[in-house]
Amino acid sequence: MTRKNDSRQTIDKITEVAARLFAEKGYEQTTIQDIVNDLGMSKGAIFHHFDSKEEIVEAVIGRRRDKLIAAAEAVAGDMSVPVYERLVRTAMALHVSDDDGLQMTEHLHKPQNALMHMKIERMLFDDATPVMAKIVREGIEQGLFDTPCPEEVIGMILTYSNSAFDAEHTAGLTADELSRKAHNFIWTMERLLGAETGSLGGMIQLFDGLAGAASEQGDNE
Amino acid sequence: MTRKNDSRQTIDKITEVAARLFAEKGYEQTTIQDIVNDLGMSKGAIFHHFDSKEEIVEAVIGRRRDKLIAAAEAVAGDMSVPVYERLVRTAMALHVSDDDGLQMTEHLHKPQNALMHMKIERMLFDDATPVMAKIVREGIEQGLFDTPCPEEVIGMILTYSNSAFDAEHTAGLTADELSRKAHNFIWTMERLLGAETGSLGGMIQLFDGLAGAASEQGDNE
DNA sequence: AATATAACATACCGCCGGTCGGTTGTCAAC
DNA sequence: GTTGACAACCGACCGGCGGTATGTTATATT
Repeated sequence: MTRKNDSRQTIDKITEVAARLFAEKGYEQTTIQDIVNDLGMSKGAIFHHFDSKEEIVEAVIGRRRDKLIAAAEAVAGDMSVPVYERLVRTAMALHVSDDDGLQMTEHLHKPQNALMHMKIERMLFDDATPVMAKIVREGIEQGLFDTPCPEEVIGMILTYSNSAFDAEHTAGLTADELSRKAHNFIWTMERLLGAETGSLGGMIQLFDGLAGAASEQGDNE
Repeated sequence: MTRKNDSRQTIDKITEVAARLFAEKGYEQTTIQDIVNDLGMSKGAIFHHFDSKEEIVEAVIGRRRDKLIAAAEAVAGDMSVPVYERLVRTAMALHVSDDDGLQMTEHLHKPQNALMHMKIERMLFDDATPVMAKIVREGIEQGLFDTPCPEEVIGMILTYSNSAFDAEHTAGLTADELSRKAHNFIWTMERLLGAETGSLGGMIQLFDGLAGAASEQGDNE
């Protein structure tokens, strides 16, 4: 194989541009031609490296998964941080890791991005659950948590937070309602984990960030 | 306006055919031409009654929502049935109500149907939560349940069961693993609701049906 | 220097969602 | 009962999409 490095770099470049455009306009709304224009390359070049448009989005999501999981594992593995805080920080690392990841998260729940949303949700569910379940097991050993099924508990927490706190569901809520919902969610988490009431209070900061991002998004449009 | 009844009937007919085809092949894979062929009508006729393909899927899902919610409300409102069993039956009514609804549910989690999946999930979350939360409130009054936030609890249960027990996640599991997962889920539900351990044991039949449907689906392909 | 082949370019294809002008059938007015 | 208006319906057509076929160019191998 000749010029293997060129191939790698090109694939990376295509993936980067596609990731940005998908994040900006959504998957369906982004055409191959859009990528071509932005890339300064030909359509043939793209389809030389990828067999289909869906394969491109697969690469984009795979790359995002790797980043998110790596960030989450880094946080989750830092044993110097207490379990409570570590769980919160790991969850935060999963939801917003980098700059353009944030933008993608903003647009993710729009109906146009259903496919990306589904793929990322599944990826989070499958890959992030073990990372967080491990922390829960630690918590159980330390007597902080008590549950016979950490995976299911974490799965519930991840899927619910992903559905209930997306842009469309939080849009119509007042700050008070959102805050109440967040507190209820945390209370529910504590019961799920078998933790003491109030022990996960630090998690509220997760939703402060969310509310801030939501209002900023509103300002832009 | 002339022939208003004709319009209604035609719209119904288009919606029915579209629902069947979407269920069989998925939304993206079904072309307007497919609907035309199956319908024995012209493309122009369809776009006379609907402005876009997405408006058709909206009608299909709206109709499905009405059926599901009506069925769920009928079950939920039958006060002669004890709360435990009523909760279980209502949940069942939401997941498989009618014949072609079952087929739709089977294909719903395939990547091609992301949009329909997302719309139905949101519809379930928004419209079914109040129906089930009402039963939970009854249970609280009767001293069977104990939670300060029935909506959040039900929301968690609905979203998790929708994600965790879909075709793709249950496909790779053995019957034992699936059973273990189902029992863990029920245990988790009991804790969420503040119910006694074992009180929701009847819910296990929900997953028997699911496992049966999954294996039947496997036989067909 | 010749060859093979990866990397890229360009013209093109089939098909899709959606449009447009026209025809038909029905109801209301007179 | 003729006429006008308008909803219902038809089917040829369109722009643009994802994807392909057929190159051309550049580089590593021999």
